[in-house]
Amino acid sequence: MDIVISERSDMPIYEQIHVQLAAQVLDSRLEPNAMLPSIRTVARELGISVITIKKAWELLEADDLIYTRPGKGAFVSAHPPQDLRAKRQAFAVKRFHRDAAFYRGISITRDELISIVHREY
Amino acid sequence: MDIVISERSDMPIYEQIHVQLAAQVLDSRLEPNAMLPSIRTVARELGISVITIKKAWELLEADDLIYTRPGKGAFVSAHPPQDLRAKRQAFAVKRFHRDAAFYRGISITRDELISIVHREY
DNA sequence: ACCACTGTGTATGTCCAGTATGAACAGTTG
DNA sequence: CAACTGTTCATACTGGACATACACAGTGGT
Repeated sequence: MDIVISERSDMPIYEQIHVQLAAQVLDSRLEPNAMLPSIRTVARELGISVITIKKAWELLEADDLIYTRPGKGAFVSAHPPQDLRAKRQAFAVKRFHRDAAFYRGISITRDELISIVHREY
Repeated sequence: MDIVISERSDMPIYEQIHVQLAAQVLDSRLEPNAMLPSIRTVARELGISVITIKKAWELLEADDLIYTRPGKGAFVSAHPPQDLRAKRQAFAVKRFHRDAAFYRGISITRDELISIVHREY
C-alpha cells in the first residue's frame, strides 16, 4: 500500500488518500481480503491524524472498496476483475460529471474536449 | 451580464462569478469595451460582498478578459474573435490539466477518458 | 468646487472545513 | 490480561471564504 501526500495538492489530505487507495484497489494492486495497515500505523507513518485516515477509510468503505471490522482491522474488498473495471469506470464517470460542468459552462463542445484530451492526456 | 450564484456549488462564490463571466466574454456575448456594472452594484444585486466581486474581477483581469480603471469602471477586453477562441481553449486546457491528475491517478487511459467524454458529455 | 459615482486598500470579525491531539470505549486475539 | 484493532467524543487550531465598515483616490457632470 503506497500513499504519497502532496502539500501542494488542492485536494484535502483525506481525499488524496481516498483516491490513491481506491486506485490501488481498482487496479487489483491489492490482494482481495488483504488486511490494510491500521489507521494508527498509517497516521504515524504519514505524520497525520488518525481522524484523517479514518475519514479516507469511510469514503473507501462507502465505495465498497474496503471493509472494516472493529477489533480486527480494515480489509480490501474482494470483487471479480470485471466488477473492479466497472467500478473504476463508475469512479471516473462520477468525477467527470463534476468536471464537465465547467467545460459546459464555457461552451466547450464535445469534439473540442475530446481534442483536448487527445492532445494533453 | 448574467450571473447566477449556486449555494450548492463546491466552487467558492468568487470563482463561480469568475467562470461565468469568463464564459460570457469568451463567447463574445459581451461587447468589447462594454462597461461592466460596478462591483457595488453587482454586490447589491447578488446580495454578496464587494470584496467577493472584486476578487472575481481580479481573476478576470489576470486572464486579460476585462480591464479596470479606478474612477471609471471595469470593461470587457477587446480581442479579435480568433484570439477569444484561443483563450477559451487555453482556459479549458488549463483546467483540464488539473482535472487530468485525478484520471491519471486511477489509471484511466486516454481512450477510456475519450470514451467517457463521448458518452457522458 | 461639489457631488455621486467609480475602483482600491485596510481593518476587523465570523464561520466552517480540515486537521490536530488526547482520551475513552468496545471488539479481537494470543 | 495485554496489545493490538476500529470507533466515538471533546477540544482546539488554522486558513480560506466571506462579511461589514471605512477611507482613499480617480473620474465626470453640473
